Amino acid sequence: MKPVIIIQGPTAVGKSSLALELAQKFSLDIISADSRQVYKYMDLATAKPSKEELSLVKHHLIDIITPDEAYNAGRFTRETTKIVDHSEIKNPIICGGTGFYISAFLEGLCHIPDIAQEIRDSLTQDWDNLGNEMMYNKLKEIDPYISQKVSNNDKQRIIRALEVFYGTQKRLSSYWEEQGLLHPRKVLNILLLDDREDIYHRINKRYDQMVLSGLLDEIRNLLDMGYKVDSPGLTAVGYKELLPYILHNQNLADCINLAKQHSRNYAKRQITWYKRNKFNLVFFRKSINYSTIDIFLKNFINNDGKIGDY
RNA sequence: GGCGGGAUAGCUCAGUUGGUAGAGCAGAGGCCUGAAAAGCCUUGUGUCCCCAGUUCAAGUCUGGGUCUUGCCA
Repeated sequence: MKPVIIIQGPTAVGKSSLALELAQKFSLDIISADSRQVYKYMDLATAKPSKEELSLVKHHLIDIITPDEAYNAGRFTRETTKIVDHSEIKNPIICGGTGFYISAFLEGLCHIPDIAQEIRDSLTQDWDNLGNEMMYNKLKEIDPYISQKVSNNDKQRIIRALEVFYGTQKRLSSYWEEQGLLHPRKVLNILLLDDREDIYHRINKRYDQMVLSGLLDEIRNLLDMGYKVDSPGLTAVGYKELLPYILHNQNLADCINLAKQHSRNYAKRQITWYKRNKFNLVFFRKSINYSTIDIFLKNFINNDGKIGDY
């Protein structure tokens, strides 16, 4: 198990540029842990690194699928494991804001076979027709343990538990029980934070900049290429909010404000998520100590992942 | 100028036949085992525009005023 450097943090905190700098200095690859940067043709509002930046350092898991394709934590885990353990370049930097993906990679997911999309589609239909109570009661019968852990209104998790059962004839909870311990991987897990107001401010400013840089044309282009408004890619924050303007001529300023608001909500959820995780280094953006990071990184790389005394 | 809507939580609005108010969104906090930029949970004391009146009791009725908005001139 190869040691791995990880950089996490809420959106617009400056993860990518830190990763780029370190990757260049120590000649490392970067693996993007971002559920939206995987999509081709979606560059601006996913805050994807620029062409120039991408040419400076080898990036993985960016531009790997089209916007009509779904991506998920299982795929990320498989693909990242493959890259990390087979890459010739040692100790890649995993950098991104999708904390669930990184946790899944580090802690492992239970081994559930892929479930046919039709099962989920039909359960989603049932949900819309029968209502949440009926579906929740179904789950209570099938998998009481999961039903206790899930709100009776949590459409996604109820459907997931049901689709696992209908697709594999086995309860989701029994997959959970089977889940073995993963060999712990050595990590240098870095969290980059900032004051809430500063993050919010940067999100707002950055989105205005994205719009000025041609975000509307990027979205129009996606539609011209035939991607539907409900394509997995287009449900991304920053895209879905502008659709009403492009398609139905709704007020642009309102759409922009909503996009900013949703980005702020997202950042808040990320910050909450990080509270559950353990990190080796936590930095505030404004007081980031590059020499400390350098020392940690150098030691981490030279000692094959052992974080000793400094 | 005439006629008619509005005026209630930061914002958009509900408030049944009068019994001192409640949703969504925002904000805040939290959850998260293959949709995670997703999904979900918790959290609402506010001169109910102002003044006077009717009433045991008015956001709710009456009169006057202020502001706002639509239509007609």
